Amino acid sequence: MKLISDKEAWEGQANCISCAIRNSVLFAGLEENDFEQIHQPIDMYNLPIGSTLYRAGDKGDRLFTIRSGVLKLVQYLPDGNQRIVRLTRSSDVIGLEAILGHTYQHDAVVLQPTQACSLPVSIVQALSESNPALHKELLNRWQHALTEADAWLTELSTGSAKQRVARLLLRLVKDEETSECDLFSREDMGAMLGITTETTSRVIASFKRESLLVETVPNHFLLDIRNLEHIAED
Amino acid sequence: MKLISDKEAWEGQANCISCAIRNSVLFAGLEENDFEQIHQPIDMYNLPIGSTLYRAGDKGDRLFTIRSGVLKLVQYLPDGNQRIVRLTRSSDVIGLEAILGHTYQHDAVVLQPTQACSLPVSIVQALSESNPALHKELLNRWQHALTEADAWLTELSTGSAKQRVARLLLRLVKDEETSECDLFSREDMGAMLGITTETTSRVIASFKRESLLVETVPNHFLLDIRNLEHIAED
DNA sequence: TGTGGTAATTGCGATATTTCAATGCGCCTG
DNA sequence: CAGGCGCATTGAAATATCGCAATTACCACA
Repeated sequence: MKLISDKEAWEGQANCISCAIRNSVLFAGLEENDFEQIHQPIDMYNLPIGSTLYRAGDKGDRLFTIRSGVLKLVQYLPDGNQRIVRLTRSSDVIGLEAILGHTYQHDAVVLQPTQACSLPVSIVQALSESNPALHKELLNRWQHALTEADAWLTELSTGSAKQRVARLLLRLVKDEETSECDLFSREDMGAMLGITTETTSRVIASFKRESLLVETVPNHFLLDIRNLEHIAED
Repeated sequence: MKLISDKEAWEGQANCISCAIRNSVLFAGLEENDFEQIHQPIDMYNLPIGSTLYRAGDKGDRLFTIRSGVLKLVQYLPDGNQRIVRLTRSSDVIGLEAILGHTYQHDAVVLQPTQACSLPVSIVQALSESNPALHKELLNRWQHALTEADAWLTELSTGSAKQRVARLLLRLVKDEETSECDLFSREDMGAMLGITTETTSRVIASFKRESLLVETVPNHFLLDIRNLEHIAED
């Protein structure tokens, strides 16, 4: 388990103005002169699989924009059981609670190699007061997280194991055209769905046998979207 | 099923400045002169049990501050199954998505007699741009909803039926001292926990037999908090 | 005081899921 | 190339939950 304090993770300082994904990012609405207000550096990190970006309870002093890769946000039950409550996608912002002075609410753990920018809270706070576009963008991010959380409750925590797995698979499809899809470990998928590792494995194995799921490259699948939707909705 | 367009629900126009719960409410940070900017009326409603404040998909033109009472926020699955994703408490704000121009994401249905104020989106938008305190309060409300959603995922959608019911009961305790608690219908509780009505009923009946739950007045209970916590965490 | 309606409870067989253990598979390392 | 490690898969028995039907409790109202 590596933390981002590892020097090797540090990639350099970001140049937001020339950022390749600038127009889909939190700072999309900023003007050139807004960036002049940023006196603290915005660091960029390359995070390997298994590393932890932050932990629940840590003092939240930074937000993170995810440029690429995937992280899981994890909460723990008193009995040690874990539940994954969200996945991030490219251009998501995580650690929003830091803006309000709260500690982080989850562990943020890397599932696929991730590139992230670290935004000091003070910068975001200052800019959001002077810049209505950023302010609105923040609200959008919050609402997006909330919509995701609600969807996980209704889609991924309701119904039979088969239904839940099917719904998760459909959510993981990258490209509707080709219906390609990368999966996570059975343990992680189980923690997203509130079912055990073994049940997850059995369901996926049975999907494979029924050709609802075809493994092309190791851990890379093609989905039978039509029929999975049928299972998901039944 | 009554909608709030029913005339009988309308209670009059609110006077925010003299509002009894003003300092716990969304407008807590506003000054006297801020209120002078409010030209549209803020209506107050008394909502009977079973009435619907808004429906998923409706055009969101108002937020609502809940002064007292309880509502459930409900989402539906394609198969018609319903899932309750949140409960409101006094001083909660619901319909926040309206600020962003979205339609409402849930059905909001009254479970206990409710008094609510209706805030036109345009007012909140205007004030939040000129008033940083309100702006921050909005963020707080959003974060609160998100924290709740995450807690429902980890606490109420994970573990055995007994654990879930126990955790729900502990959440419903009003007063830690007296451990008093009002319950909802078994059907609603099941929809909060992702289990069936019958299973919910069986678990509660068994809790009653074990005196973890004592019914004083009809539908009013005293909880054995210590032992319920034991069940919840085991 | 009966009567209808709604919600809660209970019984029971059918299913689904968990649990624990064993096995298999791919990959890395010495 | 053997051995070991981590993860996925599978088997089999134990449990938990569901689904449906029957029964009971409670309340409003005639």
